[in-house]
Amino acid sequence: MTIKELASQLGVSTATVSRALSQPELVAPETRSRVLAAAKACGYQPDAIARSLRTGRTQSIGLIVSDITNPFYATVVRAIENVARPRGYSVIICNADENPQREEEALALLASKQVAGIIHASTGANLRALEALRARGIPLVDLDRASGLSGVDAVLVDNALGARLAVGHLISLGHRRIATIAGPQTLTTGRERLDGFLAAMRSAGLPVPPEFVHTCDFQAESAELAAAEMLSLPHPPSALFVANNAMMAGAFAAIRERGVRVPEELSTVSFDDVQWAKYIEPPLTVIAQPAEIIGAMAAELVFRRIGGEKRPARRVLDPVLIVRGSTAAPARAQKPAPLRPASMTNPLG
Amino acid sequence: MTIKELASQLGVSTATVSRALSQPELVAPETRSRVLAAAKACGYQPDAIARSLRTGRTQSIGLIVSDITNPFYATVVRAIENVARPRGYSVIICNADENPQREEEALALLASKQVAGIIHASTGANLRALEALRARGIPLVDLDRASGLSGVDAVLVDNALGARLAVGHLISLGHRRIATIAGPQTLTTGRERLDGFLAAMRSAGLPVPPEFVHTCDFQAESAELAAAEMLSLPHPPSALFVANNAMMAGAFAAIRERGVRVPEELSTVSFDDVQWAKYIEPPLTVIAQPAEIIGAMAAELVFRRIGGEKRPARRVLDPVLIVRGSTAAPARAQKPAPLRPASMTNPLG
DNA sequence: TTGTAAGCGTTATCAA
DNA sequence: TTGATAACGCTTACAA
Repeated sequence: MTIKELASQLGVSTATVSRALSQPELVAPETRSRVLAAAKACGYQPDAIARSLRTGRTQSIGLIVSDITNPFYATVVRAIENVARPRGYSVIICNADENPQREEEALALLASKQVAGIIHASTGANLRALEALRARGIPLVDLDRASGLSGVDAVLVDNALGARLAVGHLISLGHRRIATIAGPQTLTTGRERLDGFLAAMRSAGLPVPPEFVHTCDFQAESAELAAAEMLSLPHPPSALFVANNAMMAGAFAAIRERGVRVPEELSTVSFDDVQWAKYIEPPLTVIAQPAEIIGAMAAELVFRRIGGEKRPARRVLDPVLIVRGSTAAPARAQKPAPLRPASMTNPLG
Repeated sequence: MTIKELASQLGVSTATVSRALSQPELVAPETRSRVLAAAKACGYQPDAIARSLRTGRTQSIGLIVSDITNPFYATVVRAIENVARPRGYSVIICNADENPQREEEALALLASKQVAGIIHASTGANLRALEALRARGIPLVDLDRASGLSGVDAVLVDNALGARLAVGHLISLGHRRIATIAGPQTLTTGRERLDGFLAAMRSAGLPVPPEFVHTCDFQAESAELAAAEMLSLPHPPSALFVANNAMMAGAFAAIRERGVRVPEELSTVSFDDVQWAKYIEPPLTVIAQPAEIIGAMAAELVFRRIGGEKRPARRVLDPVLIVRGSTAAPARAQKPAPLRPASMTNPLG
């Protein structure tokens, strides 16, 4: 059923039908109701493709995340869709898998689909492609990670704060030998969480030997290896800060495998709260990110831009520490890790 | 940059450019390479909207799941996108939230977007809307749940087998007082898992008193209540079969809350394996569904249809039992639940 | 091998 | 208040 068929069936022009549906106030009440009734009767729905071609606007937004299987992104996606749908927008989803090439393909795909806006968790690459999209006037929102494009909308998390909260908590429990499993240093999240960790350690006057820092890829496997290595150190850490949930799962596998008791022998704090975190034994102490709010805000921002707003907006949200059972005071009073003593600005007891 | 601009810039017709891009063999090698070079140089990408309007085909498929936050569906979505993207298709995702009205809206949205096919986990309602889509020639694939439409493609799981595996495992351990937290009886998955449970119990000659069957909504909260109620029964069950992962999380909360020891006082088997299941204390014994394969197959089926295949296909996959730590023999030899003895066809010791 | 031109289903402009 | 019509960007008969 096309608008033409409907129009001729009613004995009016297509223009009238179109108006009755999109600008009802411009058409006589009687005609209007006739048209609407007929449209409903035969289940007429305007072809969004044809409409988009004509208006130059499309009711879709694109969404690129690294991996929808990660509960953090799943929650974000859900929140975005919850905002988009009531506005009549659909969301096209792409997994980039932390792969710059897949990300570039996704960007191209979305551009060719003429999406009204793009929300993306950037790999940090593809700056040129992003610039091109912006030049075409497609609103862009950085989600969770800064793309590096300046003057772009962004919804981010204060990752350094998260790292500080984690380290602060561990130090307050008496830990001095604290290690970290960090994320990829190509991603702002990976960098900021590691930098935050190092800064917090430094400002507490605690040394961080190189073997206490493993840079992994935000996936479980590499983290499992890293954890295994650290646990078999002659002087292993008494506490571990893990930069995301997937890596925590991997680290946990290594911990279980070696029979290390948590928190008696090792305390852990990790980024991301997941549904099961509280049922793990021990329940995980985590740095929780407000995933739902992040998604909703990103969607709001993209629609603000679609609505014509010119000024970029940047939201930085605070993560929170949720203390559960995976952290406790170390078994014995601790000496710091053996490293040539750095300048200790604020040695804690 | 439109095809017109590109064409005039090259001094050829739009037809030539179009052909050079989509049917290169129809254009002279020299012209072809000139066109391709120019297209690349100015980053020309055909407008998918205009192309779709003209060809009547769109390179999008729609996907309706109940909740992308559920790891099972997240995995499915990912697998589908992995099949779709290499074929140049994008996927539009909709959460229906088990809400028939949201599902209907999603169906309408996808129809108006002229998607080339729809994969959906049906709520079981909206049969008329589905019929209408089919009448329009839009391929439909039932995912995980049968929609009730006959002759439609489907990728399902043998839920009754899953229930049988669960109950069989529990019975073989010596349990006789087995309860279940079931899913919504409007969904085929909810029904089949419950029916399978009841059938398995019946054929083992074990009675199932009504207070041992709670029908919930596949979400954590309701299951938490149900579990709490069952655990405070004067004669509580010694084993529990839970029909999905979200409800298992809820049940676990109730179990922890009341300090019930698993598996000493209560064994549990639940549907769906999730990444964290093995790190829970105790590690969860589960019925695992091949989520990745389900997604990939559903995508294959929809593309088969898009490719012109007329005959419907129906795939039913087998779930498997993964035994971990949440199941063990009951503490004491058991009497069956107190119920007027039904006809015991096959009483087990 | 290439060009001309129609047409996909809408909406928006202009005239009636 | 309504209708006729052009135009959105592309593909594809058909003609040259």
